[in-house]
Amino acid sequence: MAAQRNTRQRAAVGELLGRTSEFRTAAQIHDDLRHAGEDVGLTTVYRTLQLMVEAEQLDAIRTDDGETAYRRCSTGHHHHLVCRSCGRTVEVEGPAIERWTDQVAAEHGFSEVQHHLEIFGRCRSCVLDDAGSGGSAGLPR
Amino acid sequence: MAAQRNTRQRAAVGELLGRTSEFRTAAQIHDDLRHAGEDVGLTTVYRTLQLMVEAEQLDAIRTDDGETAYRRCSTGHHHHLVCRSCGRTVEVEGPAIERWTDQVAAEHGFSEVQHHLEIFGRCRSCVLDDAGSGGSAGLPR
DNA sequence: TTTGGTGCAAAACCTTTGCATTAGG
DNA sequence: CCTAATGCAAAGGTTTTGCACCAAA
Repeated sequence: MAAQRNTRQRAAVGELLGRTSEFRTAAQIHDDLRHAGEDVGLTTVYRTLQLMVEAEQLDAIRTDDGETAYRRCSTGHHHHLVCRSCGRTVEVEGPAIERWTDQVAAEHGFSEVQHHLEIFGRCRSCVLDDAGSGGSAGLPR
Repeated sequence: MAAQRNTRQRAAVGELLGRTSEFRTAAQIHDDLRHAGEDVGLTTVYRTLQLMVEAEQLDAIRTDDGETAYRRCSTGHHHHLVCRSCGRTVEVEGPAIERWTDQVAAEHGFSEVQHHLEIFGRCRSCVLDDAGSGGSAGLPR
């Protein structure tokens, strides 16, 4: 079976994402690496991110402006509560949800059940900030 | 101030989305209209959808494969239970989930809450069919 | 008549793919 | 060596934009 190789590029991407728990887009990661003196092709960034998502080392979400953002995923199953203004993310757990989805699926004869839940809203500070402007921070762009 | 005009195209898009509570992509809407004998340019579909989102008549979400899906603002919110083998979809409602997400969000100071939940599994018939093969129908692409 | 709306074609975007080249093991 | 991994350039898919024409009011 095919062995996976340790390359400078993969190490760089992995290390960068290991250092933060923020969502970053492929383009941002590519820039960050360049600024850090690590030259990694954008294509390689994309391919590395894909592998890491498949290996369940990263979570991926779609931002409102159509980019995919990646973040290292913390251990244990959880869901994301995301501020649609500033992108701030809170991880929430929901045993109730796990039970409910499994039960509903079983009722309909489904097995090998997985689910995906994201909650969007506006966090308190963004609501306050907007008291005097049509603010527009947005997820990482 | 600029007045807005009533056009055949906008009426068609509005009526189509008024009739269903499903999420539809711009391309799907464009197709639906064409099949219904209404000829509306894809560009116009996009522009109309944008206007309706701004007017808060539609909700927009990003699907995992990068398309934007639109749905008339939530009456009768429900979720999807999708078979990952054959793509069969069952709509399920979950007042419990609605309450839970709102509550969790509120606990963290989030408001204007929306959520997106999908449940994946394998339906009974696919499990049975696979008794003798490594089947692989895949989700509808 | 006035000017918002439409539709085509082209551009802009992000992401993926083909292929020759590099480099890890 | 062998072949996975890289990086460029080109292709892919969705959404947006420029512009001439059309039609609602």
